[in-house]
Amino acid sequence: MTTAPTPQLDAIIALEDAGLRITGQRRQVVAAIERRDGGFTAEDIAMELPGVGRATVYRTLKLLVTADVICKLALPDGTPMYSPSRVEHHHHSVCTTCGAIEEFRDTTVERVLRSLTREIEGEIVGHRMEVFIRCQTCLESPGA
Amino acid sequence: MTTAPTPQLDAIIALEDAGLRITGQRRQVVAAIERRDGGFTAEDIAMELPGVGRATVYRTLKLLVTADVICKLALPDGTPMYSPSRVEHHHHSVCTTCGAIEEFRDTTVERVLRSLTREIEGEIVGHRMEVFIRCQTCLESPGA
DNA sequence: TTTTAATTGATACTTACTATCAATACAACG
DNA sequence: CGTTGTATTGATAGTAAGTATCAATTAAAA
Repeated sequence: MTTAPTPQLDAIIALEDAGLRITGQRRQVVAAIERRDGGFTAEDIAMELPGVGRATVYRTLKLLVTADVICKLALPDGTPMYSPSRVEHHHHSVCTTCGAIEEFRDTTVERVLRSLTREIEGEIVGHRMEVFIRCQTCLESPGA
Repeated sequence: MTTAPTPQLDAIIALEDAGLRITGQRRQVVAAIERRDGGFTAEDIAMELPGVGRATVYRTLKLLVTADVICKLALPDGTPMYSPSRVEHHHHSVCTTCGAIEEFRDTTVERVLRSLTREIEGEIVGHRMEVFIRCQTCLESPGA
């Protein structure tokens, strides 16, 4: 038995905490996200939920990013992807072959940030780090 | 006298080395990039060069990214920006207030990558790191 | 100079959103 | 529980950042 998926309540509670209404559409988007594991695009969700308007899907995803329920990141070519947030403060590895997204936590990254405090003029207010990989599965598979 | 800008020849030579033709339009795009210092958008260049087709501007920028003459990066909201590459292997700090982009080199970043080799399954093929800051000038300015 | 493949630009299309705004529905109140 | 007010929704149109197409042009090798 691997780690159980975050129950839907967590995301819903995060929305409630932000003073937002819990609508049927928002429940559907959250449920659709939980049915997947790994990265997904906004269109993936929109196509999976024809009953929910595209605008609503995009709006809900944005809310969930703000609430730290999901992360928005980008493939090397800039294509935006979303990925559920499980680990508190983390970064992403993205397989450039199959698109699989994994979270990782590495304290050395935080150390880099501290080291940059000395090197960079100004106040650090955020950062983004993505590591592009060829995952084990893709390395082992025949093609490519 | 601060560091002189990279002479146009460097970018042109990079294109030649890639077996590409040196056209008037490509010269114009390279010259426009060199006239700026800091980040710029593709539209900035396109509007500055009404004599060069939009498609050509985008095509040329893509070539220059591939040739490592410029970098493509993104603001926190995803807006794509370009920035000239001066330092061999570097990352970017982006001021979230004024948009100023600076390059920095930090060996700890490379150390993180090595540390990740142990933590991540698969082969690391690339990475991206952006640090978002409020630059000295913006911190000192009155508004915000 | 000739030739030929690379390049260009006008246009239309695509992707990933965002704005608008009337209609709807959550949820707080009584 | 019914009323009510505001948040939310969805259809549609618009925007930003490109990419595809393809006939016309041009760099540069011969």
